[in-house]
Amino acid sequence: MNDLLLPENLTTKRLDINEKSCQEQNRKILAARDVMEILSGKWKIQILAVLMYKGNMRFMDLLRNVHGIGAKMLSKELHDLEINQLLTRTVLPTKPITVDYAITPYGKTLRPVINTLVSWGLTHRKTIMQQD
Amino acid sequence: MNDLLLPENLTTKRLDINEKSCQEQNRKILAARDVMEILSGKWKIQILAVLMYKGNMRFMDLLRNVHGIGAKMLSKELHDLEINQLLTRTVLPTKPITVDYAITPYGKTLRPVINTLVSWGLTHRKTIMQQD
DNA sequence: GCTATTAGTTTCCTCAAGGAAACTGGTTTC
DNA sequence: GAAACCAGTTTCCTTGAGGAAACTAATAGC
Repeated sequence: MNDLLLPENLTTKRLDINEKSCQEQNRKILAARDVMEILSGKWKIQILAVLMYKGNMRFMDLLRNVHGIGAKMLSKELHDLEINQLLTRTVLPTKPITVDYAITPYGKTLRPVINTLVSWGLTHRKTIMQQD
Repeated sequence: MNDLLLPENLTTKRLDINEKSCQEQNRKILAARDVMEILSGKWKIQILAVLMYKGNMRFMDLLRNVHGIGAKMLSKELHDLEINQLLTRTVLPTKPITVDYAITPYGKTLRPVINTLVSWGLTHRKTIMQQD
């Protein structure tokens, strides 16, 4: 019938020789996007780092320890992190009510991530300082 | 003269017993902030991951490989990354001009950071999928 | 001369991030 | 009953992140 069909189909597109490894790369790139969706922004990593390095804290403690953050932002970010099951919010029956924020076991799996981030950051500071 | 001055000064503030470790914690928290300033946002990590996992690329290649990004954003993000010395921009004297983007040796020190991020992201996907 | 490709830039737009300050509501202390 | 502390919420505002589409400029092939 139509013998022109075949050659044209074969020449238009170059086949991906290494499709399997390409899929794996794409999965990694997607994973990178996922993490940044959860951790991106000015405050989340800082809040996690404070809780991770200084231990559980109440709302007012966090407000004082996460330098520069305001009550509204803190409230919102804590909520986000709670939804992503990275920390828990526990209301304590104290005289003036207090709320304890703590990193969950799942949140603690972020420790290596934060640590790698932090150690790169510490080196980066030095690198930049030396140049200027 | 005024013997009321001393007692009041001594009782107002509690001293920080462990000031040295506290300073170190604060340095870490600052470092975390630094890194996020450089890598935060929707695209930077994705661009770095693409270049890291797929190798050098030209502008148009990146436009096709970083899914969803537009020319303006790509241009701006590449510029930012170049300023932070994480990648280089090389104009090649080809017929229609091409520009090669490559991760610098310094940018390559981000590899462990990206890898940790990615491996947490991959696990996170599984964790979330299982629940819903 | 028309179209295509590369590497952007420019313009105009929207929506979300983030911030300051005032306010709520309950409790304790003086 | 006034002041203070905790844990927020609400309101109003500004800035910046990000996006779509059109445009520039150079070159090559048809």
